[in-house]
Amino acid sequence: MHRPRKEMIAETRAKLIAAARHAFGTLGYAEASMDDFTASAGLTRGALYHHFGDKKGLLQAVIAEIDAEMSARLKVVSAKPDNLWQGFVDECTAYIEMALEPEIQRIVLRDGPAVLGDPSQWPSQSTCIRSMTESLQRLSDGGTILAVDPEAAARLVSGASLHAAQWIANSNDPEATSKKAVRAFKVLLEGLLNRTGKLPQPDRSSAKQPQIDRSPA
Amino acid sequence: MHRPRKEMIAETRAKLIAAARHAFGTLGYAEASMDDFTASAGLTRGALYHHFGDKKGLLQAVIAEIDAEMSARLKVVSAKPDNLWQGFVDECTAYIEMALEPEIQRIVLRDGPAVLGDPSQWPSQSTCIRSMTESLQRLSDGGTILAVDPEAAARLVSGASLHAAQWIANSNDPEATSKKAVRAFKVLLEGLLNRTGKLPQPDRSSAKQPQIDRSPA
DNA sequence: CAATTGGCATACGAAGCGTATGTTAATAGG
DNA sequence: CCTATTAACATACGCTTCGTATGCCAATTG
Repeated sequence: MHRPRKEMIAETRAKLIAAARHAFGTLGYAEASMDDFTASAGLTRGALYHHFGDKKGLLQAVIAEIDAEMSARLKVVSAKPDNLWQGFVDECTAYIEMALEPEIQRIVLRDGPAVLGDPSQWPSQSTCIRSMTESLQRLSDGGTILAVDPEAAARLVSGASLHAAQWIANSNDPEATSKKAVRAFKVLLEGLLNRTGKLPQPDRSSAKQPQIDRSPA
Repeated sequence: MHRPRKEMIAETRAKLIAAARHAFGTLGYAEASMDDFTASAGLTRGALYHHFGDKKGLLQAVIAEIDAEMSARLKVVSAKPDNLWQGFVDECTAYIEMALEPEIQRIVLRDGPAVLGDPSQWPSQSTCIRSMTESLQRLSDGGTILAVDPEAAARLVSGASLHAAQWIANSNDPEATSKKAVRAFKVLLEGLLNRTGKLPQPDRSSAKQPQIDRSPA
């Protein structure tokens, strides 16, 4: 039998990642002792160094896992509505909501950049950005939004989303803060919209113009 | 004489902050050895612990210093043009440019949040946000922009700026990237603009409408 | 002028990380 | 079927670093 062997190894990797993910998420990267969380997985640092090289390597693996999950969730959300613009707005909203989760905030948004450098350079992070970039590219092709570089817009939007999320998560009244943030966020996003009235190409299904919400609250 | 004594102490503090600022900026917080950079200032860790309590305390002091400088620079920039909207756009641009500086990026944007927690909570960071919030409040009062929560907008805009800056700083062709980012950034900002055509209240000096740049590049 | 306080250095202990070195079990080759 | 090699871990060690406890000197204060 060849499988049990391979499976044990994969399980060891998975256990290490799971234990590290929990420790990083609750204690933070710097405060998480390798001895402690490898022990909690029934292993030692020997296994860790064998599979991941060092502590940073393990963090990379953890982030890659989380990022893959985020990416998958975003894809589902953005594909749901048949209006492209609505799908994009939903995607952004989902992005904010994910960034509210403590584990994501701590590992991906705070410790990750500090330890691994700017996320722009991560092989994984690009998946999320790429997803949003593609959405914007389609909107641009369809004439729904103005002619801007899709990746640039995607990065600006994600940056705004992330800061909004952190602001909300740390505010005294997350509910009220969230409302203010989302309102302002939608207004900002509408800056991207093509307001000439003519749609060079129809939308995915219905060619109806995106709804612009100009209500003061 | 009382002064020499006080001055020596202040100088010690300043030397520690300067040495730490350099070490944090070049090596990063985690890799900066307290023994090393205190020695480079002709001191020991004894002085450090006496004045700042611990390593985090020193980081706080360093960030407070940098943040004060940033805030001062932003105030100057935003006050220069007599068109409020232009002042705001200039302020945002200056924000991006500052975030391009390696020392600010490393200490304030990456290590700071990881070690001290979310910047929203820092007593210092609020000065930069507050400055931008006030700019937006004036624009809102003047009817130049739509009715959105000024702080919410400020945080979104600063978030977008920071990510734009990091993207630019780490790109292969910062020049080209910068152009794309700024173009997209301005488009986004124009989402804030009140496009009804009526200005409820005049601007600071001239009541002329802000220039909207719709050129494709 | 004595006493005390503040500013800083030195010395010590504890933890954590990385590496070097085993040890066992599975695969590969003859 | 037997051996040799390699992969998957565990153990042991040294080095660095941080925080604290202690000590010393100068300056202020009464």
